[in-house]
Amino acid sequence: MDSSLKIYNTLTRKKEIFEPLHAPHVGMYVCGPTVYSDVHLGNCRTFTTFDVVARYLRYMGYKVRYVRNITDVGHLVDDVDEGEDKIGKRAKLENLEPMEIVQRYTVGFHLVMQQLNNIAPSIEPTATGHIIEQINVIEKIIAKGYAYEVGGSVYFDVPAYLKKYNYGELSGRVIEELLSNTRELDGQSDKKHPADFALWKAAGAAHIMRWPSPWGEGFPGWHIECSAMSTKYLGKTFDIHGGGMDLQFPHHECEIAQARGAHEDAPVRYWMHANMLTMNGQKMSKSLGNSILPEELFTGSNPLLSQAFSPMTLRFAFLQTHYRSTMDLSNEALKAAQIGYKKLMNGLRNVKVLEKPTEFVAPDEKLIAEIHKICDSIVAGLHDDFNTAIALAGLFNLAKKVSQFQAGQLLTSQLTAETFELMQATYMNITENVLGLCEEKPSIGGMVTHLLKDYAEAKQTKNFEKVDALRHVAKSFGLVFKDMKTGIDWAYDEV
RNA sequence: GGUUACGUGGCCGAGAGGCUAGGCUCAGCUCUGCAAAAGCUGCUACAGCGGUUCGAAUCCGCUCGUAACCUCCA
Repeated sequence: MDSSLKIYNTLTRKKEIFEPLHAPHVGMYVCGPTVYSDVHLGNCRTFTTFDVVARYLRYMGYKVRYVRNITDVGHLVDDVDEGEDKIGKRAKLENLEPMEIVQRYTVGFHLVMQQLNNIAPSIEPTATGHIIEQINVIEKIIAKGYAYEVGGSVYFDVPAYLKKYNYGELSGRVIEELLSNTRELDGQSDKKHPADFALWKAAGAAHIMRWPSPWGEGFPGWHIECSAMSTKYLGKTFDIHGGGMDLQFPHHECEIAQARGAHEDAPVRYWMHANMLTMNGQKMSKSLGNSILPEELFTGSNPLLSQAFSPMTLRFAFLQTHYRSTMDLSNEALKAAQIGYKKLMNGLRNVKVLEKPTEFVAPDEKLIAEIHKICDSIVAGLHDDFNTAIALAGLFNLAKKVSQFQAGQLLTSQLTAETFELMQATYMNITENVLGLCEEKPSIGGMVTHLLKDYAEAKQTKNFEKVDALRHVAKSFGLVFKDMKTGIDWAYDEV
């Protein structure tokens, strides 16, 4: 197993060589969505990022347990003290049972993940399914003296924690600075200290989602579910924890505090944060109301878009930007991505049908070296903190070679068997298995062969009227014909 | 206000002290019944101003601009 994979660790602000705690096993936890409304594209970007991380680790030979939670309770709506959670609020608005909301948006979320070709996590635990585990963690934290109960709510005691640990180690915040900037909450809070955060909240009379606990009826705080579930499925310390950049503080900082408060050990070895997706230069988020839903993008039913863009086009667009950079979404960028994606798929089709020569008669050292260099650059890119942009650049370079082979501008017999296989395997494996980019097949399916045959015949007999008609038909299915010296084939229309 | 990032060619977007990223667009060429596809060629940049260095887009400082976090968010 190649151990030179480097991961940028938010904790140390450096790229570090990845060494799993219990190789060949890797434990990875990613903060999943809150299912009180549709996933938006920003969520999709983050989950796609970690999908590629999981895929690449598996490609490297690791056995990955990928845990991504579903938050179906607990995120407070406005002020901490309003004591109402998001799921509950939305339920009342729509006159639905909370779990009905949860169900609807969970199903919707899964559909989008499938459309984007994200592999389902190994375990997808829900917060409501782990109330007991959460209560257990809270009890441990109280027993260690890092939490206190007030009127049926339990708060994490940040000042007590600070005596032994560094609250702020992940986000780089210092507590003094935090305090001077914490907004006053109208003195309504039960908290002893403004930086303290809720582990358990007492439920008011009107609160729908509620569970019995040692402190009375209530519901878990925002951060505790991830601590409880990651510990349960991955252990007290595990390898990778991922999430959006916006979760770094306070969510992930709190997770560290909760874990250390409960069992002292640092919970995570490598913290990874995916950067934000912006729309018109602004973060796309539910609360700002400037988010485009995946479905709107796939159907083109959003005023900010001139047309529909397929799930794979979106995935390609995501991967063209490194995950730690912000990405500004625009109609133009998507259009460019669509063409690029189809070009990559045409290359994929070409490389799959490329026949391995029976003899390699005229090895061209320069060409062979070039192909090896490209393949190396792809792996090097992915090894360098999952740089999918570099990997894609390499794949395009490879695609160029492949079309030259296909069009007879270069001959595969100029290679060696090893190079030929490397080229083919690299293109296919990286594109499909690691980057998760697959063909979006045309709706005519098996008819393509017939169409192609007719076209070839018409060309042969110089029946140009028929040729043009067939071209027209193909175009209507998003395909074009290619006339090469070596033969006739079809390709995805890159429009 | 505090903190942290970022500012790359017509557009998107990698890289990060010397070595062509890549995609899209545009112009031209080869090929072609015409096209398309493919290939080739051209346009070739690092916000501004200083500094460090033999050498800076890359390091340092300042200025301007943008964003994120500090409050629910992926």
